[in-house]
This record gives sequence, C-alpha cells and structure tokens, in this order.
Amino acid sequence: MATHLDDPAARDAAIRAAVRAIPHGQVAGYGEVARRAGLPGRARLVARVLATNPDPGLPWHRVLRSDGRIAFPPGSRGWREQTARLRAEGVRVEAGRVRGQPAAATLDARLWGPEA
DNA sequence: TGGTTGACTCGTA
DNA sequence: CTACGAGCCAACC
Repeated sequence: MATHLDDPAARDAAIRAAVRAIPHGQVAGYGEVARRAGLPGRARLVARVLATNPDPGLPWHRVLRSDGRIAFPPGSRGWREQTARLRAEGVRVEAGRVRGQPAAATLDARLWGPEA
C-alpha cells in the first residue's frame, strides 16, 4: 500500500518540515532529520533535498553529518557559508566541526530535554 | 535496463 | 583522534 511518504513530493515536504523544526542556535544530523521526517535510513535523501532546496528560508545550515562535521568540502563556498551562519547563531564551530552539541543525540531529547 | 553519483553512516585499522 | 572501505537510497544519464 502506498503511504503518504511514498510520494516524492510528500517526502520532500516532510524533510523540509523536520529541518525547519530545528531550533535557532541548535543543530541536528542528516540521519536524525530523516528519522524525524518518518524516513529512517534516508540521510542521503535529506542531503539531496537540501542540495536542491529552493526555499531560501530553510535553516539548512543547522544540518550536519553524524560526526558533527559540516558536510561540504572544507573551504568550499557552502562550507564557509554554513560556518558563518552557525556562528551567527552562537554555535561554536572549529575546523568545520561543531562543538558542544553532539549531533548524535536525538532531536526530541534536545527539544524536550532530559526532564520530559 | 544498467551503471554512476552524492551536503550520508558505520565499523574497522 | 583521523583515514579507509563497504553499505545504502534515490535521482540521473
């Protein structure tokens, strides 16, 4: 049976919604975003969506690789822009790597905290 | 129809 | 801690 996520457009929308859900000044991994969008294991799909994303308002810079590093080649245009955008939000970035916020932790845990 | 590509991830050295 | 290889998924040619 075809679930709503079988439709490419729907998956695309779900992924972008998950990205928009990342709070200002916080980050999340590709795999984490995919899981939150209801697409576990589709980290590469998330990357594709961001790469082709037409929405300038999407906080794509808050999405990192699972090891906390920026996914662009060091020194590239995107790499520099992502670094700058993150720093502008108060995120500590060193050598293309984000510190203080393990991207491996679940987004839910960060949104709701250890209390909830 | 079949091989290549990439803003990925994980296990191992 | 970093580097490399194999696995994966969907889009492209």
